[in-house]
Amino acid sequence: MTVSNVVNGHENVRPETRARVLAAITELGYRMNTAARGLRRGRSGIIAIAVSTVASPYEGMISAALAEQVARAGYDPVIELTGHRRAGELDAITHSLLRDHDGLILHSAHLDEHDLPLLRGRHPVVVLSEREYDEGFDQVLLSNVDGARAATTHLLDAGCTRPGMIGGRSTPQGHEDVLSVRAQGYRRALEDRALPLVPSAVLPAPYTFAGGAAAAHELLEEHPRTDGIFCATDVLAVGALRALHERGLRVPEDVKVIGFDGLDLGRYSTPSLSSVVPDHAALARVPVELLLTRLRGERLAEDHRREVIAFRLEERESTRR
Amino acid sequence: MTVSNVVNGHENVRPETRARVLAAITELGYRMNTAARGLRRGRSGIIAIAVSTVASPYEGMISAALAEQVARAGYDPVIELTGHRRAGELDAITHSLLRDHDGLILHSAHLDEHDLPLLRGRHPVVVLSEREYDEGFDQVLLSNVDGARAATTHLLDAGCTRPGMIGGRSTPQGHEDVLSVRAQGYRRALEDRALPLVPSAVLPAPYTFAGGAAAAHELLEEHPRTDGIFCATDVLAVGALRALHERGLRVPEDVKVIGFDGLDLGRYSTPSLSSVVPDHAALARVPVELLLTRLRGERLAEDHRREVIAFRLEERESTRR
DNA sequence: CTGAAAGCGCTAACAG
DNA sequence: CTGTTAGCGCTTTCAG
Repeated sequence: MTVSNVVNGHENVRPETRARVLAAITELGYRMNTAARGLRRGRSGIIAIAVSTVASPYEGMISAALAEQVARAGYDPVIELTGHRRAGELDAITHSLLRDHDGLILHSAHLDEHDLPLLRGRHPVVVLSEREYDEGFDQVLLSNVDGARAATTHLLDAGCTRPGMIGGRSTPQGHEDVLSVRAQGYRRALEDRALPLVPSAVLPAPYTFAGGAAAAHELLEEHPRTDGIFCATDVLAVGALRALHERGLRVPEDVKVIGFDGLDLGRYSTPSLSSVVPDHAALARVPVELLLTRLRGERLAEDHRREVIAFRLEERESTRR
Repeated sequence: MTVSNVVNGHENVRPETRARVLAAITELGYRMNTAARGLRRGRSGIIAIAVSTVASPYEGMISAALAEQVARAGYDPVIELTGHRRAGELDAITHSLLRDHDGLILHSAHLDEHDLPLLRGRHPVVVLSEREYDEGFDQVLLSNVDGARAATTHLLDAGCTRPGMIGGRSTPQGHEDVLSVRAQGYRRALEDRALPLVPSAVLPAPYTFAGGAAAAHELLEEHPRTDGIFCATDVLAVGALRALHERGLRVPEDVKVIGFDGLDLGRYSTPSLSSVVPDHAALARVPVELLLTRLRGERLAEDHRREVIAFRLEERESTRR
């Protein structure tokens, strides 16, 4: 018991006793068993951050920023990857994300609606999502439609008359994901100006440099007179820049390009990349705050919040007139 | 007990009983308490991957690749960030990385020698490091010196006569880190050709795009006749490409640039980036294999392995003659 | 200020 | 095939 008091820095331990305990700890190589502590206390002090992968620049950046905020709040962050998770019913109960964290921040770029209930454990969950879910979760949303619309409008304002889109997709109502939500914004911008939507100028693409390059080649092949490209992510946009360079097209003179995410990378590409930049600081701070108010029991179980993160459009070389 | 048998998929449960248990689990919303299981079993099934950050492309890629290998081996991977960790003695014992994982893979780019013993818990540790440590750990090493030497030699072979280096540093013997180890390879390459080493042409830099750009500007300011740059990482190199572009210098005609890490990004920059590419697959596979043989008790406690990962030099546009 | 008792939820071993 | 017993290492409570 006294050892416990020492290790946890409690009062009421005579300095001499404390010293003796610490000496023994060092000598014996004692290490706290956190499973036992967690079992007894009923909480682990861990907040999990679940994200599809950390190999993509955007996901990596967000994960790191969230982890920093979690640490700042006095919790231990761990990152779990949802990428290649099998989704058996029982598996979701026994394994999966439901370990003993005190809370979970789930970045669910591609998660299906009916998977979400499986993620409810005993602990609070905040979903960082691309679209609105009906389920009872605290939610932090990006202004995807507005951001994509602003990006496309920016292309039109810069003089583009036939902008295409890379990384878009049309999906049935109720199944929106990043791709389709951003494509929606692209469509709205065209509607605003009463421009015709050319479905074949909206290309889906895997979210990689290679995917962006391939889609840009395809777009220019199909629509040689394309003079602007809205890319659903900055990674896609960098791939597109490369493809345009390979085709001997100049950016921004021949084709203007704009991305989404505000990656640092876009500031250092050649040409530098215009982008819709979400408020990264808020994106890390807000989910953690929502979780904390819940962990502190400051909100009723049924009081679910929905916060929207602001963005700004940063114009760089790739869309200069 | 029967519930336990069902949840763990053990034999010897009548199908009907199993069904009843599963129904109850669903109805009651039962979730396994993994802390209790871990306490009882003495193992958690978790392997931790500790890395400085996941916001950098290289670290993010490696973490994701390691996590995939861990999952493939039947363990649950979690990623912990060592970035801004305070290093109090007791803190390292009670908090820190010493939670209840069954094993730890530590990517220690910048870790100090005498910190390592603190990381020893009850579980095996594999250190993925930039230099050799004396301590008794299994170790996976990159061929940093050889790789940097090959990169610099490649610049010389391409016709450079005054190559500088970005992201290098000289440090006292016994305190080598990535920066100094790669700088060592750069020096060796110059020695091989009996070229003079110009200390002021080796610039340290924070490992960011901005750091690479700033260092490149500084290098060209100090040494305007620089005709080649070896960058300690691809991220630095991309920053340098940007700086050279801003200065109106052409790559590779005026200045040739080569990086290190083999990031996907380097294939899509303009110009594409030559790089020393470590065998990424091996880099993810070997540490997990080392950990597994230990977890399976196939090696004696004192039998520490040291594996070296191969690299190859990929020539792309940034160093074409 | 220090320590004894009890129990967190689970499963290995064993009994029925 | 199902259920009972005991104990993993810790901390909350309460006595000394």
